[in-house]
Amino acid sequence: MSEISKAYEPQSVEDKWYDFWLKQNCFTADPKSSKPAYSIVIPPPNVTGMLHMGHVLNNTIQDILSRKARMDGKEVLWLPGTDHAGIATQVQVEKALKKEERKTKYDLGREEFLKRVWAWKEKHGGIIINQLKKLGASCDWTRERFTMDPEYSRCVQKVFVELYKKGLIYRGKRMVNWCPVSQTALSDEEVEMKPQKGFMYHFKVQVAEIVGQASSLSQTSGRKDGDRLEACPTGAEIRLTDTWLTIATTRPETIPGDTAVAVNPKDPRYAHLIGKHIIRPLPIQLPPEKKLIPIIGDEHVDFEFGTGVLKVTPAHDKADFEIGQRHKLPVVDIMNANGTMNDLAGESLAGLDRFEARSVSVERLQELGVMIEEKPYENNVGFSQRADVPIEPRLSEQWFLKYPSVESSKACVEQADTSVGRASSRAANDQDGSPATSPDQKMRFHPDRWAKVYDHWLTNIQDWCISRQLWWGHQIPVWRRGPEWYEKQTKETRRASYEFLQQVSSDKSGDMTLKGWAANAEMEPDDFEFLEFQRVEVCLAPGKEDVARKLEDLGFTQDPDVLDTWFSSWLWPFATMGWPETIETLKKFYPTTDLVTGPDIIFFWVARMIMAGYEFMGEMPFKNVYFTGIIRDKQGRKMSKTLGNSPDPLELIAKYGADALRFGTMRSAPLGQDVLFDEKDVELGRNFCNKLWNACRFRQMQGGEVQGEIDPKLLSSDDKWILLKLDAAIREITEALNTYNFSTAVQALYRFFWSEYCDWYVEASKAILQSNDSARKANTLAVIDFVLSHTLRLFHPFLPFITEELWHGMGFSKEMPENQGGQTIMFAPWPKALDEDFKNFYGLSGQDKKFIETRNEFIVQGRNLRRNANIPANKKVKFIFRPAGQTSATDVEVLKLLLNAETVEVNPNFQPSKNDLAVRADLGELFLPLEGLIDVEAEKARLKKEIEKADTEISKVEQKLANPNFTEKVPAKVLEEHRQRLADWQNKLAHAKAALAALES
RNA sequence: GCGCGGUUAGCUCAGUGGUAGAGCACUUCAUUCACACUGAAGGGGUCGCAGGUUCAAACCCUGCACCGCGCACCA
Repeated sequence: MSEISKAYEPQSVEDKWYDFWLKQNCFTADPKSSKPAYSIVIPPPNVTGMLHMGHVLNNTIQDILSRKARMDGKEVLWLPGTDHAGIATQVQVEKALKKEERKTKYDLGREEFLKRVWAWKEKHGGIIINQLKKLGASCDWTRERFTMDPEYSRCVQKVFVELYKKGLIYRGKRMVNWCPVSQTALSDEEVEMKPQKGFMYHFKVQVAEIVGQASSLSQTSGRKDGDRLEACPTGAEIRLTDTWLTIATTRPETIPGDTAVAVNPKDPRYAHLIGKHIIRPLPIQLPPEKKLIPIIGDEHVDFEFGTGVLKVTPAHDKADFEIGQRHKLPVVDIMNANGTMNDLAGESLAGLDRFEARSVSVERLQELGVMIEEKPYENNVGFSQRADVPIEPRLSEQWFLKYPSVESSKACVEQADTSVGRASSRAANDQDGSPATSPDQKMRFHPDRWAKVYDHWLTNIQDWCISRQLWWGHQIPVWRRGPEWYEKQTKETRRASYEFLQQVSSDKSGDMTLKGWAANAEMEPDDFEFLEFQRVEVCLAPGKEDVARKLEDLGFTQDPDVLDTWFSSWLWPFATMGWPETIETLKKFYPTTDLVTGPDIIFFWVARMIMAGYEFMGEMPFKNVYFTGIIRDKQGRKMSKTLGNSPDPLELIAKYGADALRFGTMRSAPLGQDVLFDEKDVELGRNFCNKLWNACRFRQMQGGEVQGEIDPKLLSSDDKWILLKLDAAIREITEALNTYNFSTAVQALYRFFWSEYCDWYVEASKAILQSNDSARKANTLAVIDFVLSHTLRLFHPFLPFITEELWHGMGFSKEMPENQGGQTIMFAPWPKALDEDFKNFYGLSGQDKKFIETRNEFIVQGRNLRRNANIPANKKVKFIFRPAGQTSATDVEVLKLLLNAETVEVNPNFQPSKNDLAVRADLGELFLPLEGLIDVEAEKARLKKEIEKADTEISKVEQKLANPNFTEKVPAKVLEEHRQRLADWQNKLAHAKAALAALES
């Protein structure tokens, strides 16, 4: 660092060191290492995503943890990678395709479209990885994984096969959350409830009776979905009554799909109508006998709500579907997959979007004269999280997973109310701050309140809809054949098919699982020969491509659906480590130590990973989960593209440097709270780096090599004070990191370095550095070197680039063994707090601390004198010091420097004249002779204020001490503190009064 | 409806029973001094409200208000 620039220029430093670290393989984890393991798996960003502030927060924390662990002597694996992000990526490519070629995915076909997605991934997939590198992320890039890597895909498939075999994965016709824009089913977690303003429509329907063969009406269960509803059997007659029912609904467009009207059987108003019918008003064109639907009784109906009469639309409402199941109602689906109405909705609605259909339905009801009122109404509607449109409950065939290992997953997380309190940290039973591990150790969430949220979710989970009607993703490894196949076969081909399937079913490896159904009943494999199945499916493990081909020859086709992206992400902690094919990495690094993620994916990802961990590894996937806050703008709004309030981290890095961005982000990210991001914080980070830079530059300008030995005999009080402050800072920062209190750690660093070291210590040390005493000078430099070399290490996890640059530039690297800081600060040992031996050897005691604190207070008062006398900061003045006791020449020199005095004359017998300003403290008295040009009134005012303050404090303390209840009950220590405080204030009062009297005399 | 979090200086937040704090912002002063990406000094708060426990409450308890979030949800 011979020619060190005046200001720190991160741009010239960051890439250099990142390349250096990569070339030296500093980030590469060695599973054969004898060091204790520390591991984190990255929450994989979307492969084609761009770095945003959430990533910055999240990955900075992981980098801090990783770098700290390396300095603690751990073998660190921070495993990076990306997620294929099914819907998001597919939508991106579809959009580009439309824009550039005006084509849809159907124009290309599945195979060609997937080629395009892969090409897109190749082109954009590296972007976010490079952005993470810019940030300084010390990931082991040799192990970068992607959720659609061949090995990873095999892992997903293997897991599917296992769960299928156990019967936990099954296909079923269910009501699912359908996104009409993405045209796929979604899991419950992907649905977001939003309040929506709309109307509650009240319309009336006429009750009808059937004369004749009414009993045959209940035989509707045999209908197939979509059959035209014909409630009135031929030959029977409909007789309209005088009774009308009023129905309340928010979705009149679904009337054509209504197959019953339900009332509560206990509702005295309507119970007697159960069994009668009504005539559905829509579709208008249909004759009344085709719109006759029954009035049923169901406990689900709340008679307080609406009119107490519920229209039942089994095809378009989850609750209605269940009612339909109970009463064997037909299910009439009146919509297409894209959310438009189909022919069953009637001529006037068919082809319309569901929301257009709503207003048209309202018009029709008005025309019919049955609309009674339209009340503005707000209700919660489920929205597709991705497409931001209301989801449509839809009956469809999907794959579901019954969650495995739920009980162990519930039991393994330390619950908030049973933990020992906030101090319980990973350091609780481990002195050096490493995570405690024992077989029965529980997983901890930080902050622990998330454990309750997790537990609640796990208690109420429903089966997970894992199939998606997309192309980009892991295709479901099941080959299926329907009953239609048989009709076209000869006896011989059936025989061949049977024989092959028998081979498959007798497979003992578990790689092939066969299931067959006939007449809607699952069959035992032995029965296959005798029955014609309606459906057969075969689930295949990886490596069975030959079987798949053969099955395809036999009329089977692979299920076209792909798996929910989270069905691959939930395996991330072990699939990335090579499971099940290689175990070396797993053995060393699984379970991982920490997981750092946002609470918004606690259900999507964290909970599911825990279940997968237990199910497939028999063990928790991580020991600690740190939940970051959500990054918001400074007004507290979520960051979003549309608001334009989401800064580009890369721009911030270019402007301020990566260290500055990291520092600023961490400083404002308290444990478990949302982070209000303000560019000012990054600016502060930049300023801080510059301060650090210049503090080192100052040391360099003093010349000389790194000073190793500190001579205890030559230490000044300031030296001892800063060593004690360093000790406190090491303790505070280490503890803060052990408890994941990153912002506390950053603030402690800031305070220690800027206020304590730069503002006080360096300024005071100039008294010696500017003297001619070369021995003491060298000793001071030794203290500075000691403090700086510790400081750089304390800073390294937060500010990796500048600390590396300075570590080498200052020559500290030369003082360390090659693999412990010699090569890079990354592996320099984390500073240890000063122990008793050290403190005894160097004579560090509380007395030194107290002395400097008092001295500094004295200096502040002295500066205050100048200020009150309106003496400009650049004007040097004479002070006279009347010491209360012994004083050294150095102390006086420091006073002179810090007061910016021309001289400080030491005169034990000084007699002030009446206009001299003075401050008095334990150290002695300081006089500022004024020689006329002063603002006596300002000083008087200040003293009066001080007297007032002292009086208030004194009376407060006196009052307490006068209370026998207080003096008798309070601990001795507190009592002593109060007495001391009283004495201090009385002392101050006396000083101030004397000064005032002097001015007034 | 149930649950969680929050309410402290103009702003953002620390502060788990014993003297109310930090950073930013603000006011004033200082540029050949390692650093103006700087230094020095200063002003600014009945700790959301009401009760209770205690010698002592920002802190513990109860209730309330407001803000935010999650879960559930009736058409």
